Amino acid sequence: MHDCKKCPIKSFNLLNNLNHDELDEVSRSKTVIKLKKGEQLLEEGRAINGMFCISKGKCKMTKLNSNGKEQIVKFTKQGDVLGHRSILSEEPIGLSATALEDMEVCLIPKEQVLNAIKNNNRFSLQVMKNISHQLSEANNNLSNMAQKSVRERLADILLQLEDIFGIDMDGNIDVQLTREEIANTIGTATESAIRLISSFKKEGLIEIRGKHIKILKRKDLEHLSEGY
Amino acid sequence: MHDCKKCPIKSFNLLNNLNHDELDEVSRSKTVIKLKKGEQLLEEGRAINGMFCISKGKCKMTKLNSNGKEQIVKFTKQGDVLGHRSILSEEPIGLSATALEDMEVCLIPKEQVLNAIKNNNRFSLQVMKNISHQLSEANNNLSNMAQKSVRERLADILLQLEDIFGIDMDGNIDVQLTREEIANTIGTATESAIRLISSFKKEGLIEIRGKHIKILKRKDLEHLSEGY
DNA sequence: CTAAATTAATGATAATTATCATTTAAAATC
DNA sequence: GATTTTAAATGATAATTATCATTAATTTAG
Repeated sequence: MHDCKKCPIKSFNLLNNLNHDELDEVSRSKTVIKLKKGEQLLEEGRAINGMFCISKGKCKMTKLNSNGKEQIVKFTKQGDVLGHRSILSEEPIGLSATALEDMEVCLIPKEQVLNAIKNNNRFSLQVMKNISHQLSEANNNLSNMAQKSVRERLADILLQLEDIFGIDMDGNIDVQLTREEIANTIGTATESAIRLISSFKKEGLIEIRGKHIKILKRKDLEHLSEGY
Repeated sequence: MHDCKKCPIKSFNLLNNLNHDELDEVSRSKTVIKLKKGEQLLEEGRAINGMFCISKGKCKMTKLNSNGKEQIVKFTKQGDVLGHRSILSEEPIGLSATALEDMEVCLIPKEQVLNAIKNNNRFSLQVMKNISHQLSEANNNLSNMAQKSVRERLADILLQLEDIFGIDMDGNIDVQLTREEIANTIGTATESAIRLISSFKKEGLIEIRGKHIKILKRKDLEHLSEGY
């Protein structure tokens, strides 16, 4: 069993605000879960018995629409926590979570989290801050989705993906998505996404090798995403 | 100066969880603000020095897009609180708030709110619940915006508006929006919104008298909003 | 009450995006 | 390494949505 006090991940997130004893408690009670690429960690609508902390890997958070299409609402990665919203609002989880690559995740039991929220003010404030920030991001995304064209949204999501996942040694955005997943993020048909990606490539904005995408002209993409 | 302990509004919201002394404190420190229809209560990007509690009136929460268009992100009304998210995340407010009719709003100073969060566990949990719920709603809206056609989104928003504001004596949705505001909610051009509203009317789904809209066939609208 | 201003409605047309069919390429499986 | 499966690309076409211009109706202000 890993000792949470020594976990390098915690310094990046919420759990950083737990004290020595609380971390010990979490260490004792947590479960480590391993997932292979494509496996599902959470399923929309299910109840949840704890908070998840991603120690390794990347993840897409999705929602199934009434027409059966998958909408990617958010991407998460190492250091992010999942499920605290649901614990707090006592609602079932709103989003499914599927591994985009092999993952390692710690499950911290609900009681532990709620205790910490009750007893540790700093932690509790940090949780609020976290959710508040997510809310503000969600509103931004909503507005972009509503007002921008598909082309603008594609430019926007490529920039966002680079911001979230960074770049690998070759300068590519450090996450590999299918064209369908990109389409499901910006809310368009797969074919439309493919055509637009090709057109970005022709215009020299990006470089493509299979699923590897490299942003060449960031400024231009930024302008494009704002409708210039 | 009104006594918050006697305010009928508080029973509907967060403030219900404050105790006697805390409410006294809030009563003493709060400011009452009156707004005429069309006046702005909050402006996106500004810092904020308190939490607002709506005691009367309706409000649209908007975001200015990079192309200068207004996106309506949310509607609020009597009993809703605004600005707590911003206080918590220590970010400027993300949305502007504009009165849709004459309003009365109480401003509770930031320190009061933060104190209550620190000292009153029930209140603090309720705040988290509230924001969590808003986050889950925002994700739903994002998904709808991304995946639904404009026609489906119009059906959806009419249903939502009835849910939020209820109906008046004549059975009309109890809020009056311009066609432009409806368009700015579903993310489409004003002309498109007008055409679709007319077409809903022709199909007998709704009844229209100026800005008064009455839902005639709720079930049909529900199906429509889900793409049938 | 009337003039001015704003909002709503409608037509014509262009642009964007979706859908269906087919081909090509890449990845996974045996 | 060949075969099957899945993903990507492309063409043709239809459907949806936006834009621009104009007129009608409603609201606001004097």
